[in-house]
Amino acid sequence: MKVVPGGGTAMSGPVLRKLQGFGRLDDADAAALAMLEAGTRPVPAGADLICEGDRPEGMIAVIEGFACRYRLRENGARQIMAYLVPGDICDFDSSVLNRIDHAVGTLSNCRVARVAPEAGRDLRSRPALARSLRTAALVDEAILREWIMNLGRRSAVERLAHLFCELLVRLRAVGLTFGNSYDLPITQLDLADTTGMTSVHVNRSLGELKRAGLIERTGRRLTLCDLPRLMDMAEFRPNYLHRERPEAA
Amino acid sequence: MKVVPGGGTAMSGPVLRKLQGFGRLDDADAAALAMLEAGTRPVPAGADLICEGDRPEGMIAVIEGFACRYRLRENGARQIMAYLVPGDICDFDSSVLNRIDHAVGTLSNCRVARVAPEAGRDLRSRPALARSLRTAALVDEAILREWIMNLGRRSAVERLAHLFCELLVRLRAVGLTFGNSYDLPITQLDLADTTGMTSVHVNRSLGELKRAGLIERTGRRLTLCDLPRLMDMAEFRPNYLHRERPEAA
DNA sequence: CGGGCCCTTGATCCGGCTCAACATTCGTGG
DNA sequence: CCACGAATGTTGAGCCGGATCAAGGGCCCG
Repeated sequence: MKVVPGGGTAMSGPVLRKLQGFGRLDDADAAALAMLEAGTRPVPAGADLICEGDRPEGMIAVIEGFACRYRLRENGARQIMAYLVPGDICDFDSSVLNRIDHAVGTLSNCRVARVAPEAGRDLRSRPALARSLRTAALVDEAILREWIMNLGRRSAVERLAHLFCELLVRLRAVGLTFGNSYDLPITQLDLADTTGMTSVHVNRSLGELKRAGLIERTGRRLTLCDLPRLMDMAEFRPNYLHRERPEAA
Repeated sequence: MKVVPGGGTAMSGPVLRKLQGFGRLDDADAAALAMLEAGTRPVPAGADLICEGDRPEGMIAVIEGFACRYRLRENGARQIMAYLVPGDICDFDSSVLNRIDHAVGTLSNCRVARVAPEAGRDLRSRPALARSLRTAALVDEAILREWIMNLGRRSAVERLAHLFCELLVRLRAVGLTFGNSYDLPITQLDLADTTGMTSVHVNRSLGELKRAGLIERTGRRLTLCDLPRLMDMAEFRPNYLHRERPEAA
């Protein structure tokens, strides 16, 4: 098993790792999750995992790569409403709603695990696990609110800066960061559809952040060179992610 | 007990009424909710029900008036991230998160019911009620996503049109509509902070909608004169609200 | 070695912001 | 019931952030 930078083993399970950040899990909990992550399959970039109007069934866990929730307008405009990074679970709650109201697709090549409804119920029958899953869902909701703040009241550069800070914390939680940098395997068009802008303007705003010495991008690797200033300009307050030590590497 | 237009009685409980829309509730469920709505107190407009950083405890149900979730930037800019209309419950889930990451305040004069954590657990111990509450929470999340769509990919007039359509459906569910009109007891500034715009531009955009014969506003009463065209221009698809008959009066 | 996709850059345009003045309504106390 | 002040709504002029349109360059992959 390959050792990855953040410590822990590569396939030791981003889901387990993430959920442990929300509360102690015992070996049986871990085993239950490992089971989940066993039946994993690769999905190429740009594929849909769920289409709008589908019936919900079970959960989908992202093990590797970036996916997103999104919706399209009739004119083709896309708005991304959430990122799903390794460890994130997208829970189409069983029997409660009977039609999905948004699509879920991959942004990069991914490995995902589909969890059947019964398996999901098994996981939730373990109290500690249920509690961590619930916390994770509440954090996802907090992220939605923060994105609303981002779109409504921040400028282009601030939106990007805020997004990059958020991703640093989220990826750190699953050991996918290298100091203040991480792989961001998405295009500028994806960033545009996330931040409600144009890819042209994303490009210019990224340039601005680079020129200010706040970020660097080489290939798909993003480095936050001056995290304090970046956080400051975006008014990034990691409290909404509800992690103990968001700044710890 | 005063009879209100939508049918049902005025204080028969917007919460009950809303939750019934998500699934059948028996008399005992109704009684449990009635209990909740008994201990109600008035709150003036512009007051905070919850401040950022507070410890969560229990739930708050809005019985009358409009409240909202919001956050402020350091420069004073406000972004409203959700409306709480009569029947809506804002659930600070007990023991899961230990700090609230956003504020909740009233937009108009309100009547609210605070629900102690134990009382909340009592409600959730009733399966049908628990299920409806869970559905309501999922719908709230879907609304957050739709607002992201609104802010990211719709123009000023479209945002307003979409918001007005959404409120029509939500208020209709609790019997607070009169045909295609309803009371919207909030200011243009509030609308601006909701839609990520300026109150000046809200004013002009409202004027545009009026001139196009799509809406009318007299006092706090808003009328959607040409609902089909309004829905069309905003690409409003009520499916995300997960109600059976969103268009029924 | 060719064809997409993605990134980059320039020129121009426009939706929505800013600033400012004024009108109206509302709540309040006299 | 009126008078007042404050909050809200309305309107104009000018500006600016980000969109649009368009062209070219790099790079990956077949």
